[in-house]
Amino acid sequence: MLSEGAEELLGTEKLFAYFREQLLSGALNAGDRLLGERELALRLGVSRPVLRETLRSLAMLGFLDIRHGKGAYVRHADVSVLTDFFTFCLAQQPDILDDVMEARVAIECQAIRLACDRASASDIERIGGLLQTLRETLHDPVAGAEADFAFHMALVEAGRSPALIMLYQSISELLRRSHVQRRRQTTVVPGIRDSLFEAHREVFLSIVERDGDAADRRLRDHFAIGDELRRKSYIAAFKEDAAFSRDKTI
Amino acid sequence: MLSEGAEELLGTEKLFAYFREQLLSGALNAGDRLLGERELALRLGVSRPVLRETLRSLAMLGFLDIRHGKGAYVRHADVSVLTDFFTFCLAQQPDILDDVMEARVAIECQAIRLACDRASASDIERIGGLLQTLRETLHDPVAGAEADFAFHMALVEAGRSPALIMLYQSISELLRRSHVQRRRQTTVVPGIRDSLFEAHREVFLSIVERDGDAADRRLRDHFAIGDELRRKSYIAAFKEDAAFSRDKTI
DNA sequence: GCGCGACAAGTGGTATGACCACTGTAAGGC
DNA sequence: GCCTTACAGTGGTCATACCACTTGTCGCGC
Repeated sequence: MLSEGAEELLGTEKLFAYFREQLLSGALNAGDRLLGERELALRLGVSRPVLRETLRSLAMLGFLDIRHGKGAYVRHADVSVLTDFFTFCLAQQPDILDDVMEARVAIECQAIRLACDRASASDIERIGGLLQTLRETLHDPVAGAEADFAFHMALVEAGRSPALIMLYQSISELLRRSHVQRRRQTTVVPGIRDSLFEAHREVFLSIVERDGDAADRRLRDHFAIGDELRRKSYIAAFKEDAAFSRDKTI
Repeated sequence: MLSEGAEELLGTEKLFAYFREQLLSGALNAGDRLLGERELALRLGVSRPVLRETLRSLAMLGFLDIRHGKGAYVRHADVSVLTDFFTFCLAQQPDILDDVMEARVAIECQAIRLACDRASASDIERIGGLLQTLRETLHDPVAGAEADFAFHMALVEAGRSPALIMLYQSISELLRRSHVQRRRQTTVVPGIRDSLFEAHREVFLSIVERDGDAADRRLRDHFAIGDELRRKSYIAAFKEDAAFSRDKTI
């Protein structure tokens, strides 16, 4: 039940700045319930529509949870809005995917270094289990991609850096998609499956040995090989498409 | 002059989903001008306040540029909203700064590897110039911190990865603050200044030699030393505070 | 007395119409 | 011909009324 004082405010911009200040200063904390829209608008000296525009915007950014019939509650912003944001950005700039991959390498290689210092026994056990799952699903594009993704996610989480985890999650949707897509292309190539598992296994062993430099290097090599494969797949796909696309314009 | 069809829509949620779809599908492109609020509300079958709530939210996310008296224009979302977002997140979780530092290491080390491949002659020249500036401002906490920040920013930009640049910018505000704060503590320590410059110089040389591994290693060492100094500064600051804080409770 | 259902109060959600403020342009006066 | 002014279009704000959902309570029936 908060938000009062600070009269003499006009306009949605200033209203937004007001809430920004309230949040930054700690006057509003997660879990607090705001006054009703009518009374809040009255106290802040604005009309209800203007207040609502601000509240909706804050809700869209994830800082408010507005529930019909109950009220508006302050909450910690989670990463989902970042996921949405990146999805939008991707749509506006489709060639961003290679870039995101580079960011992914950055995050994961740093996280794995941290993981070599910080990973608990249960972290390592968990990663080992996911490695096993990965081995068992090598034949299945969808399940294999999921296992691959889960393995790498577990690596990052073992680094125990909330910031890195947050960044990784924010691009996770894009990664997930590309994982599936990539796996569809690579599973058919003979010999790839074994080397793919072997690469993950080596990365895992580096963590077990708590050798950050080696883990970084092996992970980086793994990605480099993946990029190379992907590049070849693109070329192959393009050659196939060239034959197919004679009748259907794209 | 876009946005028509798609009748039978109700509610701000669906309205938002509608615009989301329009943006993702490419029906709305950067630079397009939306219809007036009145007509647009009419065509979409919603009231003007509801439409406005959605438009304001989109504007807050950076996907619309609404100008009084002119209209609403679609635009590419830039990174500024991410900066704001992280600022809010930081306020809700103040102890995140060390984490952000770890993310910073991740981004920069990856970027410098890319920079060793991709940096143009002018990139290197620019970084060299900033290195010179850094040398000349070692004595000044504020200008020195600015130069330090500019140097590292230039490194990341030389990597020519939009995604990494974006992530780096999104945490740049936090970095900038901590740069100033850190420099205030380290400039007074004798001997630090020379080694600080020397570390930056070595990193720069690695780029000139286009040796990604070396650049990564040296940059990582630089950060590790910085962390160590920061840690010592904390301890020293804490000891001072202990004397001060006898009368004022914190 | 206990339980279930209907009503009522409070809340967010939506709609309407009006008016204000800003912008660009076209018509009018000099 | 140029400057000034008026107007039309646009976003910005406001007040009011009503709808929909949630919750708690009161009262009826068992």
